[in-house]
Amino acid sequence: MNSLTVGKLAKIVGINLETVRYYERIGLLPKPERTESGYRLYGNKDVKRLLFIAKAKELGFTLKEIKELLNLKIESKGTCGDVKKIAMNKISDIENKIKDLTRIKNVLQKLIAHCINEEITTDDCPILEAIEMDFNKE
Amino acid sequence: MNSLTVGKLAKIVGINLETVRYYERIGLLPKPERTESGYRLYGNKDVKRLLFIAKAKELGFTLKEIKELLNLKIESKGTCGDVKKIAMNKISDIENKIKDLTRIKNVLQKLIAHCINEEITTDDCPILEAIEMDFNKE
DNA sequence: ATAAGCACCGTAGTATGGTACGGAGTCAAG
DNA sequence: CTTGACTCCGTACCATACTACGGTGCTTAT
Repeated sequence: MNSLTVGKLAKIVGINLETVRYYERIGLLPKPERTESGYRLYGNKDVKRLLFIAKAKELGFTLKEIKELLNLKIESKGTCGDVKKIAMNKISDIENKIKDLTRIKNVLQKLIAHCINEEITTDDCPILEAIEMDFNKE
Repeated sequence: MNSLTVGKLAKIVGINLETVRYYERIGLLPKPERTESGYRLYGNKDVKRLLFIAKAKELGFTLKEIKELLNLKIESKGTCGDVKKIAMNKISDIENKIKDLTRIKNVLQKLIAHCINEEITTDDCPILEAIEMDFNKE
């Protein structure tokens, strides 16, 4: 089950081997089993965890925030009530992100929609002001 | 109209004054007007631009990517067709981000939903495995 | 008219998130 | 039984995105 060396794990997930060690150092990855000779041994759980980390990073979460997200399921002291509170905060953060992304997306779509004549230079593309016009309405 | 000094601009937007200068250096903010004595003068457009930058950063865009987004409306060579292509790519990036965020949100909501007994310690909270279970489907 | 409070500039330092290096030990194939 | 690929570890270096510093000049309120 836990049969992946650090190099293989890194390759599967598509990250640098040194990054895996780095994540371990900062406590983002749990300390893995070791072989007799001291080699790290990883399993499926680690693959999933690293994939989660990669996604969450792309979404603008810092490693610290990702740690918090992951600790929501690992944290062993405190009650479900605590987890609930933290999770609810995370959810509202996420909802705000989705709202902002949607807004940017809408502006880009409007921009495309108005670029009907493909040969007009962008200088004359009237929608290029859309970002400013739209972005700050709630 | 353009009546803000760099310090006032920074205060309005809620960022460090040095950051404004930094953004100018890397070309993320246009070079502003100057007073006779060389003081920078900013206007409303700059406020909006900085607010956009701040949002986009939170959403996981790098400064380089933000520059690209902003250049979609500033770029003066190339056709609307080019803008369209770039914008469409950005839209699909954004859609992916929204998908991933939604997935994480769903997991968190499930986690909350199953935390009915507020006094059970998190060790026993059965949903704490949800992140792993859910995250990698589609 | 003078001192407090900004702004100017270049340069240096910091935090985060990696990435590389190098000398030594381990493993697996020929 | 050795050679090549992989691992170990600590440390050093890197890019990105700021943030601070410090000497000097401007501006404004008393």
